[in-house]
Amino acid sequence: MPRTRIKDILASDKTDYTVTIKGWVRSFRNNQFIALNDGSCLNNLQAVITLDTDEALVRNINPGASLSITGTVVASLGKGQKVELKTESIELLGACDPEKYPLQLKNKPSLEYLREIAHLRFRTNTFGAVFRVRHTLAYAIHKFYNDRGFVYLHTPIVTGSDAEGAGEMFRVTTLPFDNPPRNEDNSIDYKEDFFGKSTNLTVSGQLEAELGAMAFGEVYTFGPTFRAENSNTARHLAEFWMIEPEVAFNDINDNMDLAEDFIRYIIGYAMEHNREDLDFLATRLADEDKQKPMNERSEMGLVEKLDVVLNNKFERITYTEAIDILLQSPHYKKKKFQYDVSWGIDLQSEHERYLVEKHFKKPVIVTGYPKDIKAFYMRQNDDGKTVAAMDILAPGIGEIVGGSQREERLEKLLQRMEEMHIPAHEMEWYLDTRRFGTVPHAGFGLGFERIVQFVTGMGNIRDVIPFPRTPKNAEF
RNA sequence: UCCUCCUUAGCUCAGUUGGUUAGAGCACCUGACUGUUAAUCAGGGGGUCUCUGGUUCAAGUCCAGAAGGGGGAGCCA
Repeated sequence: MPRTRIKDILASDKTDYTVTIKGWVRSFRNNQFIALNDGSCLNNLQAVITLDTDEALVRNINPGASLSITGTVVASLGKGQKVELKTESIELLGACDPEKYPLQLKNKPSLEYLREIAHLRFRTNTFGAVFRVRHTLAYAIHKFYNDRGFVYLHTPIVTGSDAEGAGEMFRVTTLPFDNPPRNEDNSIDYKEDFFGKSTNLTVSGQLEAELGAMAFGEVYTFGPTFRAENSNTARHLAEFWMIEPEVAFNDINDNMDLAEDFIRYIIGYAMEHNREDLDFLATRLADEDKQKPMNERSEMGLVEKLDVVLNNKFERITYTEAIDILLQSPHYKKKKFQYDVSWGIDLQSEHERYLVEKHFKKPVIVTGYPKDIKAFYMRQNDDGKTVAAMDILAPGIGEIVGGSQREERLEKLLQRMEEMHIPAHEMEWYLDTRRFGTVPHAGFGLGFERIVQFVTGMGNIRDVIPFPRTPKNAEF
């Protein structure tokens, strides 16, 4: 008999039909009631076993054991669930030693501990919900761009370009590290390496995506990205996933509209398709909040926060306005900022948090940053001081999107590369887009795990990726 | 990488000015229990106090170093 997913059984009021369910035992109460979960949804289906069930089998019905149960779906005799399964036959698929199994329903393992047992943490309510939401967001991303005619472009993971300037890179090589071939000046001879040159893992697909945009009009990338920064924070990973749309003929305002529509769409999609999981995560977060002192508690619940994002335009301000707001703030006047504020500084975390969490209380898009604190490819504004950059700052997360209108004018781009010591001769393939039919264009990068954090309310980015890679940690 | 806090039973934690045999709740084991909902009740077992070195008559407790983790910062998405 084919397997029926528990989600489908629970979603329907239908009764008096026979099904086979397969899953893992969450709890076994009163030698009679099995709570079975198959991962299709948050909730378990209660299977009621009969008195004549084989004793040896009953002894093996422990949390974590896998079972195949065939029976009749009936209206529940007990309270707490609409339907339950009246068991006709049970097959033990895989036993689970209760003495060694770390997940017992009554235990409350910490998120940090669960991270160490990544092979089992999917079986918890919290991580089940997080990773179902993560999947939905990933699907919604593809759907959003597909529906708008974007081409999904696979940019390389191994890259020979080391001028992207987005951070420290992981080296990719097959050379023996203890005795690599050397040039006469003792430098390493990469001509002997696998690719015949020095190669790294990508830190961004943007430059390659720009090439695609110059032919398809609109493209996006969605793939793994690697940064070898020694960052030990709740919002950095060494391996993370990034979405980078790039659109020909778009200016910075089109870019902001796209980013805002995009974020709103995928959040709305998750709200529509994972409401049960999000409600659970909201409750989890509210419970966690109760442990905190009053002044550290969040002002609104998770679902409420997502509703605010869905129903309100993001605040759009220029960098210059942001600096003014900070300078005028009571916070600044009371000298509560650790870092001083003046035009030209890079906004510090505390400044971004103030703008987003205290002043506007919703996502904020900041544009027009000083050119000296931004990347070489960003389009120079007419004032000669700023570039058409945009960062989207989200409450609790910080920077969730970084993007810009790109400098499409070859002369201006070359001049900026020279000022910033970017070797133009290594990037002719990129500069050619500005030589052969250049057009205004714009794009941005959205950190996938950061949006998953925002939607699920998880405080640590390591808890929204199945197998986190961070400095000193590459388990599994 | 910097600042700061932490590491004690399978899990979550307590452990006083250094002092005899290191505790609790849950989990686990044994038994009871056929309408439970984190099931409940009775009984039982379980420890390299993260590691290395030091001070001391005596170290879970004090000192130094290492590893791992939390919170904050920098870098960024």
